[in-house]
Amino acid sequence: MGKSKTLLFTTAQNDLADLAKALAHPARIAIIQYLANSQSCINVTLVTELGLAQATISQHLRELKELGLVRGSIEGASVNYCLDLTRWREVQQHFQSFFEQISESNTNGLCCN
Amino acid sequence: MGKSKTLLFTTAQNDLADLAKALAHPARIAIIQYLANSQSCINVTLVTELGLAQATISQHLRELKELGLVRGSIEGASVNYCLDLTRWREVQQHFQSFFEQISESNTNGLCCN
DNA sequence: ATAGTAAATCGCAATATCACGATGATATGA
DNA sequence: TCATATCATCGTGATATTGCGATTTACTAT
Repeated sequence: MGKSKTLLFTTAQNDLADLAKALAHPARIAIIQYLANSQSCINVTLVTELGLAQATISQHLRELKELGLVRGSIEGASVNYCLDLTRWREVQQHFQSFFEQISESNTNGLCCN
Repeated sequence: MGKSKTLLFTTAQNDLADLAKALAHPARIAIIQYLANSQSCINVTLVTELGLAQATISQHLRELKELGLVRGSIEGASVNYCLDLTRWREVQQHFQSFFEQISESNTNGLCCN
């Protein structure tokens, strides 16, 4: 990407951007939704569910794990993945305060009609 | 990227991913916040505010405009940008229902301890 | 007209992302 | 032990993103 100039921005801005990046791919959205809906924490049934290669799913899971959104625990030969709900509440909070900042915007139709 | 396989996913999943992508860069977060906080709709004062080149800002603004998050109206030689608050309420709704889906998750600590 | 300012666009270089086959590590069951 | 199954990681090709200088377009003021 030609080096995103993270130094120009605040930590909060970079953090939110990183979280958004994690959600910036339909496969990751789908993985998260699948984990949210499945009773048991699911491993790579995701491969057959989503129609992507095992290596690809694994890579997406790693990104989600790196941000703490998903955890995995070894269960014999396989790995059980699940959402870290505590972390997700945090994340939701981040987004929420961002959105609030916008809705409290004083751009009251004063411009751009 | 090697062609993201959008066809495998639902429209809702792709849409949310696209919105997230728009927020997946600190410069765009900063632009949005600046627009939210400024009284008048601001043009590329953003260049001096953010410390990025004019071409770069213009490109980020275009991405935001393409998703309808930001509008610009020509004002003589310059352009006034502002947030489309109606659109933003929509966007917030998208994210909110995604987060609700997660918090209603039945992953009640049954796994991954 | 001419010069100056504001912004969009083009084209490039650097880097990041996505998808996947292949390989390797580990664990299970015969 | 040996075959099989589940994952993670590496390496690679294809594509996308960032950032910017240079150019172009449009308007303003002199």
